[in-house]
Amino acid sequence: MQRSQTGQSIMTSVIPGIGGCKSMGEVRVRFAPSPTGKLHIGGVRTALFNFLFAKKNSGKFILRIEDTDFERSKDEFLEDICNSLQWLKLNWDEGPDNRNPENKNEYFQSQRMEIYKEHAFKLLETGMAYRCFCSRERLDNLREKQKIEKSDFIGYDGHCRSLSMEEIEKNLEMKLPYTVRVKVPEGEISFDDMVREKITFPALNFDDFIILRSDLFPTYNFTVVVDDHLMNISHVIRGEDHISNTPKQIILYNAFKWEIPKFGHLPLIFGEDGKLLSKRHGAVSVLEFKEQGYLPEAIINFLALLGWSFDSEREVFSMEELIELFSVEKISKKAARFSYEKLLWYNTIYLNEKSPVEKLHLIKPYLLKEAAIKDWTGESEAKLLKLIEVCGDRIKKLPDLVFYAKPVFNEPESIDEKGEKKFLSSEENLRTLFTINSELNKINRTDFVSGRLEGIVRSITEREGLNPNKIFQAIRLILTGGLLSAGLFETMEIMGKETVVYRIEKYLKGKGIY
RNA sequence: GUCCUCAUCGUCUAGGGGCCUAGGACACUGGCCUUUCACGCCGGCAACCGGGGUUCGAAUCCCCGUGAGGACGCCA
Repeated sequence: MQRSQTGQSIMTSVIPGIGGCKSMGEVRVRFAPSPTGKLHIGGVRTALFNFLFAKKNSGKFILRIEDTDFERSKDEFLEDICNSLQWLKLNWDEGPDNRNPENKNEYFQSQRMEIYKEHAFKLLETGMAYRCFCSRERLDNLREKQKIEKSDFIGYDGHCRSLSMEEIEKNLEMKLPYTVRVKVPEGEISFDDMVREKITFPALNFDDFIILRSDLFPTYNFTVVVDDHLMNISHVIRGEDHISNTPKQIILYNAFKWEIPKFGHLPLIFGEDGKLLSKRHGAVSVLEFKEQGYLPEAIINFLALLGWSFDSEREVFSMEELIELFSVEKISKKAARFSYEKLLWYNTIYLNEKSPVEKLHLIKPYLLKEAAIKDWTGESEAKLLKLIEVCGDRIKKLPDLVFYAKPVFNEPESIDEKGEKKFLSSEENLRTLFTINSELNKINRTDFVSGRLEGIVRSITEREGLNPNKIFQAIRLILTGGLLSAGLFETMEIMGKETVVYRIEKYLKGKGIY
């Protein structure tokens, strides 16, 4: 059987729908995470750029799960990855069916082991690869020796490359374990990177690396090449950390005489301290950001502009606009630092685009969780909608409303000490509050609106010759316990007459007034 | 150690020989507005890693340093 026929038959039998013909010019890209951890923000950026590139070029975005590390791969991580991508609306055209995660399909590498083995043996047949019977001890010693000698070359010395047929037969008969290594040809290897320029590696850099381990499971660089070819991947867009894997993969493409896809290597994302982004930088997994109250639109926009730019002016883009305007040429070469502040800024922008009803819907889980509201009724919902409007830009993240909602629905547990000292310590102020509260009490509860309230409070304080600002703060303290709130009179209106009058009265009574 | 990549305000970036006394955004900051906070408006601070070339002219091109990151596994 000839190589091309083999490829063909595997392709059609294993990936129905893709077919054998590599339609010229069709863009097919893939995102290939391994489910050994939650999807983190760096991965999302890679996925996003692949997605944008695919959509921009009317191509396909493929999700492939690299779950060959059986020890560390977990279904919960698979689920996390799928959920994260879907939450961000980075939907894949081909890939796992996550409504049915039990039923793993051909987009899982774990389901493709036979294919890899078959292809490795194909290379064995064509003489592009060979069996290596070297023991681990020998390899360890070799590497050790090379290090001590400060050799420029560290790697396999090709010991088994020229084993005779007889020796191989003999070893096989003795059931000696073996690995399969590619024969790496002489000569430097270079490729044109879509993001960078031409990248060239000197020949010295490569040893005959292993493609099949002694347990006959394939290695990473091998599976990637086989899959990318079989899945007709046209452009490989991935992190910069894969640059040095690329020549190895090119060696394999050449060994198979396969067409080499285009490669593009994205700069990495660092934490705010300039170190590679990791758990200790706070939130890194997508769903953590979701929990903290960030919007998917904000994350997408922020990530898109981290390492890519349109021009020097615009930096707010919807997904549709990103797809339309995306271009590989404008991808930066430089690793960028993640900025929670900038993300927050984007979040504010996208949050403000939402209607109060939409916001309330998104914020509801936080309100319930934080126990800010005991009974969720139509009345409380109406209050919350008003509060959302009144709070405006103060809500930068979803849970921020909790802070403003709490005092509306709950009596403050304590009062800010400094504030109390400053605004509520004088007898004069307390007496004025008493007068104000009596007036407030005379208002019909249906007339308890902010304009009316402000008029009353202002006229009384002015009549008493007091600074209205101080009285405003005093009222704010009694009602909310702190010095931060949305507009005072709007807040009072939302609280309603009973609550306001009751809290002021209670406070004054505590101070011996009434 | 070898190889690869990268290098403009604190951060994200614009810039591809003269338009640059380097532009925008976030952050910070002064002022205005204002019942607090936030928003908004006006203003400010702040950068071409160093050294050599090439050129009439360099942030932009070349070389050498330096720094940062990555890769060198029977991990992915």
